[in-house]
Amino acid sequence: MKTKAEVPIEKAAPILKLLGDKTRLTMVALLAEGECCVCEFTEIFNMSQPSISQHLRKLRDAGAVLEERRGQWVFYSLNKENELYPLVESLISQLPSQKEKLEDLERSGNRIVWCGTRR
Amino acid sequence: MKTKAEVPIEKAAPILKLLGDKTRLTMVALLAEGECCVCEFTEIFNMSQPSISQHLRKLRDAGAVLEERRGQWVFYSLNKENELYPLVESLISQLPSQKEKLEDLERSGNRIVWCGTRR
DNA sequence: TTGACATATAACTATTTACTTATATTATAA
DNA sequence: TTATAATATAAGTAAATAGTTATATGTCAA
Repeated sequence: MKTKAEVPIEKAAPILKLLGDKTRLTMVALLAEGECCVCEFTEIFNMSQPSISQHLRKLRDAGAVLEERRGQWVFYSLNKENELYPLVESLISQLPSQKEKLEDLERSGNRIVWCGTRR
Repeated sequence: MKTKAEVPIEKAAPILKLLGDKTRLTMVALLAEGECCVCEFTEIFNMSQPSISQHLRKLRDAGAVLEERRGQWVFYSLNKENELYPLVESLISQLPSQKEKLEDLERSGNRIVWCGTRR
């Protein structure tokens, strides 16, 4: 088993604070299932699109997620290269899977897959 | 190896928020080494005594720590019975040991041990 | 019972936070 | 081109946060 890396408290506290928000914590748990684009989050959370974008920006500024534009969509994914990823991953592993929320999206025809149309 | 318990996001987010503060995160890391009383925290953190008490109250209200009065002192300890303890413990395990801070206290004669005098 | 120490609470304040609405930007499609 | 869809940014606001100082409470010892 891989030994857990030590994270200085000065770095751990800000990422915990960031994930100490229900919306952002759910976001990273969703991203653990695979990449998502903004409109999917907007569909999942009962919240305005700017609010979603602002949460994602915070996650990106902290290095927790990566963004990649593809056509009109911007896809977000967990940044596994980030030095804090092991900490984030260990947290996610203790949360319930959010797969269901994505399956609901699929059923309602609002899941974006990169081919790149709604399906 | 014990399987990690799943923690609903509604419960995980608030405790992460609580620990997303450098002072409180350091407090729980210190408590992982053993119980501490308020005056020890006051000595360790460059911060007023009311501020320390307020942080400890938040940790207590969340069920993360226990308090026990012994004479004029109030000792705090990690609440290992709390349902969120496994999550807290897994976080602490990724932080550097805070033993040194306690050893500094001992050297400066400000460590309280329950016998109950300063040593 | 009085003084000193340890801790908690109250009241206040500056800062941060998480939303909102309005608007700008960017890409695609008609 | 122009309209539309997806996303980002700006500006404003109410609520939460973390600190402060002042004061109250509780314990012990002289």
